[in-house]
Amino acid sequence: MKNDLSKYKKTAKSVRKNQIRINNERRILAAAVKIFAGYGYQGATMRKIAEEAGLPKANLHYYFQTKEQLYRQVLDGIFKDWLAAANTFDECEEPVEALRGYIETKMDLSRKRPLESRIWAEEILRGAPLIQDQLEQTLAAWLDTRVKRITDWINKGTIQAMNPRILMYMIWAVTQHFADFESQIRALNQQQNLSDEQFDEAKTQVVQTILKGIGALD
Amino acid sequence: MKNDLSKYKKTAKSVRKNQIRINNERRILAAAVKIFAGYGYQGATMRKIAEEAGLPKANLHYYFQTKEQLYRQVLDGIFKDWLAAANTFDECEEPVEALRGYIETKMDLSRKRPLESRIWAEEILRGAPLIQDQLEQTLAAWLDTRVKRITDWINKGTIQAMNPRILMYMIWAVTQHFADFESQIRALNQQQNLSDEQFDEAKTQVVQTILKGIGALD
DNA sequence: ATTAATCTTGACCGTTCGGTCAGGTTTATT
DNA sequence: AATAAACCTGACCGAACGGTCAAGATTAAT
Repeated sequence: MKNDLSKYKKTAKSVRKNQIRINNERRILAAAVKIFAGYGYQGATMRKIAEEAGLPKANLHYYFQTKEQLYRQVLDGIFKDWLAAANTFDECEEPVEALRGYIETKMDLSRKRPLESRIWAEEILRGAPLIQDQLEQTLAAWLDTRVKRITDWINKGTIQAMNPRILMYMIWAVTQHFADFESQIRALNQQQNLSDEQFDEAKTQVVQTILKGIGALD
Repeated sequence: MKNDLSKYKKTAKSVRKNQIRINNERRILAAAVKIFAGYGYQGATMRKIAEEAGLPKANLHYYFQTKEQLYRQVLDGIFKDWLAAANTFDECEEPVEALRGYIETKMDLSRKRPLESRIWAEEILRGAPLIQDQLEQTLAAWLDTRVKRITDWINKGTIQAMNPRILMYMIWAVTQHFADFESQIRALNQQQNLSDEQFDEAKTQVVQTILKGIGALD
C-alpha cells in the first residue's frame, strides 16, 4: 500500500522518516497554490505544478493520488485561514473594535496571500463544486454566530438596524476584491501594484466607510 | 475566403442572407456565455458550447475561427454593458443621486446577468491576459473622468474627503459580489438563491451603507 | 549485513482537446 | 436553369492531458 497510514506511529524513527514526506508534500502544495491561482483548476496541469516544485510529475502522484485530491488539500488550507481570521472579531466586545479588527485582518490576508484568495474565489465562481458541504455546514454555522453578535449590538442600539448578513457579504466582497481583482487595480494604477502606502490608505478608507456606513462612527 | 466581409454590402438580398449568420452567431454567443461562465475559459470546451447551441462543433469554427476569438467576442459584449451602466452616474448632478443610480444599476446588472459578471471576474482573476489593453486604455480613462467628478464633490464639500478610486473599487467589489459569489451566498441562505425581496433589501442596504459611509447621507 | 519499506522516475496509455477539411446541401444571383 | 456564394458537418489529426507502472535507488529496521 503506497499511502498506508501505519507509518504515522510515533516512534523517533518514523518521525525522521516522515520528514521526507512532510518536506515534499509542502513543496508540492506550495507549487500547487501558485499554479492553481495562476491558471485555475482546469488550466493548471500536473506537469506545470511538477515543474514549479522541481519534481517529476510521477512523484506528485506518489504523494497525492489525483489532481483533485491535491486541489482539495489546497482548499482545506485556505478554508482554515479564512476562519482563523475571525479571531479578532470574537475577541472584542464593542462593534467598532470587533469590526475594525476583522476588516483589517481580512485586508491583511488579501495583501499577504492573494493567491489563496484567488483560488477560493475561482472555486466559488465555478459554483463551489468541491466545498459546497463546507460552506453549508461550517461556514453557515460560523456566520450564524457572528450574525447573533451583530444582532445584539443592534438591539443595544450601538449600531443602526440592518441585515447583519448583508453587512458580512459587503465586508467579504470589499476585502477580497483587493486580492481577486489585483490585476484590474494594477491596470488602473499606472500598471503598478498598490504600494504599501496605497494599500494602507485603502485599508483605512474601507474601515472608515463601512463603520461610518453602519452608524458605528460619526 | 470563408469570412469575407464583402457580403455585408447593403442590398435587400444580402440582408436576408446575413440573417442566417446573425442568427447563428447569436445562438453560439449565448451558448458560449453559459458554458464559459459555468466552466471557465479552460474548462469550457467547444464541444460543450456546440451542444448547448444545438450545432455541430465544426459549425462553430465556421463562424468563429478559434475558441479564443469566440471568447474575445463574449468579453467585448460584457465590457460594453459594463461601461454603459455608467449612464446614470453621468446624468445626475448631485452625488447622492449619481452614486445611488450607479450602485443600483450595477446591482441590477449583477442580478440580471450574473453569468457575464462571472466571466469578467474569472478573466481578471487570471490576470486579465486578453483584456489588459482595454483595462489600461478604455477603463482607465473611464475611471479618470468619474474620479474628477467625485473630486469636484469633495472640493465643494458635498461629500467628505477620501480617495475616489478606492470608493469606486468598493462599489465594484460589493455590487459584483452578489453575482460572482452567488453560490456562496446561496449556501448561506438555506441553499436558496436570494429572493427578489432579499435582493431588494441588499440593494437598499448597500446604497445606504456606502452613501452614509462617505458622508453623503445622515 | 540483510531485509523491508519507502521513495523516485522515464516511459507509456487511453482519452479528450482545439482545430481542419473535403465534399455535400442550401440559398442567392444572373 | 445555371452558376456562384454561403453554409453545413462527419471524419479525422497531432498535441496535451491525467494517470499508471515496473524497476531501480534510497532509507529504515533487524
